[in-house]
Amino acid sequence: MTDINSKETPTRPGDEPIKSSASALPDPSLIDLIELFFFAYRDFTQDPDAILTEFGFGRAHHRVLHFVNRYPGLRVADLLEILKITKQSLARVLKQLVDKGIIEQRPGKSDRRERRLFTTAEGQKLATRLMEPQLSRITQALKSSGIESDQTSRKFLYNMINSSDHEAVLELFSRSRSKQELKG
Amino acid sequence: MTDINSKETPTRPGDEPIKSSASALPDPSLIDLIELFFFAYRDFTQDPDAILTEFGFGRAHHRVLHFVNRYPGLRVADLLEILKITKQSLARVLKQLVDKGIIEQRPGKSDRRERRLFTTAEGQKLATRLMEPQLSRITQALKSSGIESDQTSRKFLYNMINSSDHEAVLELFSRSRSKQELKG
DNA sequence: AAAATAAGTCAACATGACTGACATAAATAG
DNA sequence: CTATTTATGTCAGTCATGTTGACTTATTTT
Repeated sequence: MTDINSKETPTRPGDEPIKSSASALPDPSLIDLIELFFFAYRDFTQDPDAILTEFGFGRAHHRVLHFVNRYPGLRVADLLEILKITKQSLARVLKQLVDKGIIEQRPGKSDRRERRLFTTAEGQKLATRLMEPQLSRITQALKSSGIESDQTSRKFLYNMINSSDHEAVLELFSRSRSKQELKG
Repeated sequence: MTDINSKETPTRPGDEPIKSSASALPDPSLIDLIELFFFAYRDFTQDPDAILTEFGFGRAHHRVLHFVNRYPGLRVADLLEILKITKQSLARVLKQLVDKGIIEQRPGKSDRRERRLFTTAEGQKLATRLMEPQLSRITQALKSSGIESDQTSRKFLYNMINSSDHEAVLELFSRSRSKQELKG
């Protein structure tokens, strides 16, 4: 790959980087990271967006579908926490997904107020199809970025998340591994 | 930090990971990365969003302001390429930024059709303020993610970008280093 | 002089957020 | 067992930000 890491301003060994004394001027290479993050996310969403258009869905539908497919039995309240949007905002896209037979709702077994969410067979198919280009992109990016990239980039992204949400993220991930699918 | 990299399914040395034969089932830890990327971006944008509200601006204004501030003398066409939005969409937010004295336009010196974009003093102040929380977040994330994180995460993000845009990104970054500010 | 380019503008529309208020059913607490 | 809380749904209105399509103006290039 092309080397974008041209921080090779030659330094004598043991030297601290010379800060322009009065500075507080941000490191340009850190600002690059802001922009890289923007560009990466911009392109990351673009392949699924194209597919969604075929189905008359948008990015909001994708997010709901993805999380419901990955974490079957999710409650509406869980989804609101994950997506950090309002109930009214979620309601619209969720209704459309249910109406088109992508997602189905079942009352909670122990608490019948809850609506546990599940993907239908069709929903699983679509979710998988939407995941494909994103997984390819990630796989390719990890391959091109060196062997340590997986662990390191994973940690980096994790640490970019509000630490107040770290616990919730870990809990969520652990849920994807447990095969008890919290059914009904 | 909490270890989210629990890929320690013990393997005998030299072993390939055992794929469930018929599979093509995606690696769960790769799917985690999809979600980490979503969560990270969700939180990454949240601090500036709060500040922008004070000014009656939105995320779209932020993007324009950021790039104009970082790359003074940018043309409208450049901005359209960077943001990948339509001219009409840009026009609205750009007009508001100009009206509020955040950005100013000067006709190009050699081509007077062009409108070169620059931040005003006030614009620079706001751009800096919006950058601050994002830089803190990135700095903290890099620190928490190990010494190799900077180079590696930078490469990872770069490789998440469409390769067709790699050249443009590199060119852009080189522009931020050249002190000839392409004035008017 | 004609064509291409950079930018701006008008109009209509879609998506996905938001706030605020209120409704229903079911679970839990006093 | 009644009262309250909780989980969810819904109506109504608004805003921000994106889209398409058509057209104008100024300027440069051919």
